[in-house]
Amino acid sequence: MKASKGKGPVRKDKKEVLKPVEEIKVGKRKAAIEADKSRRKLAKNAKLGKKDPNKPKRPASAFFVFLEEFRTVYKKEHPNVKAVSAVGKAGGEKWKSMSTAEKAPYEAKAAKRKTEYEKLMKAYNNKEDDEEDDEEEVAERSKPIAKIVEEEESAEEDDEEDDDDDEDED
DNA sequence: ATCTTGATTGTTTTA
DNA sequence: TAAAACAATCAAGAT
Repeated sequence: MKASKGKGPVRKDKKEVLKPVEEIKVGKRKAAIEADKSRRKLAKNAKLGKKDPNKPKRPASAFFVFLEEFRTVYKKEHPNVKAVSAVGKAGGEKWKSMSTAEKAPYEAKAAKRKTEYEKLMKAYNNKEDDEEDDEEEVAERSKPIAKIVEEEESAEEDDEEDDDDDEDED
């Protein structure tokens, strides 16, 4: 897969000879790569029937709101415990030992989040309705994801990938 | 390098 | 209405 291109005499003078303009170019390349990764991921998620990033997540229940605070406390008293399951167990145990009065503030906050969630969902649904009218998008969605990825990869070649590849990882 | 797992309760969503 | 999915968390194992 790795097309070894200019591996001739020139090898490492890129960094020293880098001019400001080329730096910008490199930056663009890296940015483009990241953007492509994002697109690929989105395509993959779409293929898996995954969720849109715009879709609001379900509101945290009172127990989860409580957990948010409980986790920090638990981590302080148990700095060495790294398992999420431990916090879950301890949290659940304590939650059941709490009276309704003690849970009240968490439930209040949970109720507030729920309201916000409903609001977000409304906006989300409305936006979806708007986009639904676009025939192009409908066609785009019905077309196989693999094809979309293919197209994006082609575009990638068009914009860059004309010099050597030395995208340092570590 | 990215993705899944695990453990809990409450709410949302689905069949 | 009952059952299933999923909300946060994050280290660690799996792929």
